[in-house]
Amino acid sequence: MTEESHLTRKLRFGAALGKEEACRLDRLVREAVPVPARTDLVVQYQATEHVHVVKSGVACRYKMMPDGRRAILALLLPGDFCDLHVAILDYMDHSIGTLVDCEISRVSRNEIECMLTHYPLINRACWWATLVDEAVLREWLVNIGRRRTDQQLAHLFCEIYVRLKAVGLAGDHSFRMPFTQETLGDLIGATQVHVQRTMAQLRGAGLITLQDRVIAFPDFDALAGFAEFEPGYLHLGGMAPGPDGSHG
Amino acid sequence: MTEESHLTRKLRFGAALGKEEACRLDRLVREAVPVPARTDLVVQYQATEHVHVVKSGVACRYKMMPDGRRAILALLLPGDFCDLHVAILDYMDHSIGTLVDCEISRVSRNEIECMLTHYPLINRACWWATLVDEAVLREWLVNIGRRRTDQQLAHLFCEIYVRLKAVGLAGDHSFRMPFTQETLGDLIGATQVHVQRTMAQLRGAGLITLQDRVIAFPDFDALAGFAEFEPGYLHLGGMAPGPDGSHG
DNA sequence: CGACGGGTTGAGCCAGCTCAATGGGCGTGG
DNA sequence: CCACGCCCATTGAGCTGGCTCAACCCGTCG
Repeated sequence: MTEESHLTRKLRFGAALGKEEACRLDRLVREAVPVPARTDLVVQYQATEHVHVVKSGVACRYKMMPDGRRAILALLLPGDFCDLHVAILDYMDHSIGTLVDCEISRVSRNEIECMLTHYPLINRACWWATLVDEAVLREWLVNIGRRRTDQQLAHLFCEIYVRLKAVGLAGDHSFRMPFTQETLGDLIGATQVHVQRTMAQLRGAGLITLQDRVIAFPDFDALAGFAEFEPGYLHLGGMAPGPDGSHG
Repeated sequence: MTEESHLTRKLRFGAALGKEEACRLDRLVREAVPVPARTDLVVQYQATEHVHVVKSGVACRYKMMPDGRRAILALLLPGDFCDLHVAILDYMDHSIGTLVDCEISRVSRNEIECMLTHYPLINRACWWATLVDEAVLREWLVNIGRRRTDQQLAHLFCEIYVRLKAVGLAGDHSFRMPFTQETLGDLIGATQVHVQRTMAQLRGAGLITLQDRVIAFPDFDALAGFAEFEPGYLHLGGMAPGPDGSHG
């Protein structure tokens, strides 16, 4: 028997899945088609027949600005649903595309519906995943809107690391980060030139190193502290500090 | 019989509610307690006993930054749930507070659970509402991260107008906007001083007028065009243009 | 070996910030 | 009725993070 799918590993954080549920989920992503980098899976305003799951690689939600800039609104890592619940909204309000070469599982909406009604725990886990997506969006809104570029990048790296770690795809203090500087810019809303300078600064400060597309950090806590990264919003278990904050 | 609640009016966009469902929802918000401005309803990382619904006034989701700045992550207008599905996430990853004097309905989690299991249409409508919240978050991410301050403010006003209109609380080309410039700053991530200058500029350009806390605009389309506002993301019906956008 | 897709570096500019002071409406107390 | 204080809006002056434009470099691949 092969190892558990990234999808199942992720959804385990959202509900106490049994052997049967895990099997059902693993089966969902057994088959996957290769999709080259920079390919759209779903185009804004189009209704979709299928539900997509990332099996390997990285995809993203994005919107194009009138002036041609691309705003990346979410990263879709292995084990992430791309468009699970759009049926409720009638149409997508954004597009989804691959950032690097991917393997994508396409599942018919029927099969999903069937699974969600027959397995309440899977249903719950899927809604959990949707709510976590929303929580991530809130933290991105903070990140993009309130932090300096160097912090934004550091925060992004912390998040990717923790998320990859949760599905077993990160190294000890490192992970593969196959994005171009331009993509990083689209992620945080900065220009490629400024990303370059800021990355150089982070490297100079000893917070990260970069070699062969692998990003590593000697001291995760230092990086997290610098980025004001608090993983509670990822809801991956055991990460919530005590109550805090208020109007003041 | 009194008029339909804002809650019901909003959720009608998410599912074809019948008379029975509407009654059930209206009953949910029959009772409400007054809550003064700048009061926390829910504090980050705390588990909550009750579900909150805004009956009148305006509340917000927010997070405090380490340096004391407040990042407002969502506006909660009359008819909006504040914390409907947190039970699935165990704890809140942000706080919720009133921006102005409000009336808030507090409903026990039990009653909500009961309603959601007995009325599938209400259940669907509630999930529709959370998915719309997520869509709004994505658009805010674009707004905060990619647009100039003048566009950000204009976009915010367009959104508030359309959302208030949907629940019957906006005027013809105007709505009550009881926020201070500092609150506007916390909404878009700008300083109060810069909000002031930008508002003056919008007024100077004839895009908006402001009198007695009422914001008005002679030409909504002009304002929307200036802000690049496209209401499709609000999923309030009949607002989606044809398919568009792709990787270049 | 030339083209191309990235990364690196330099120079000048501007939107939005900080600091700071002023003004006006309004409630409260004398 | 006035004086005071408070909250909020307004205005000015200088600073800077991040942008634009423009080279140049380097590894890879046909």
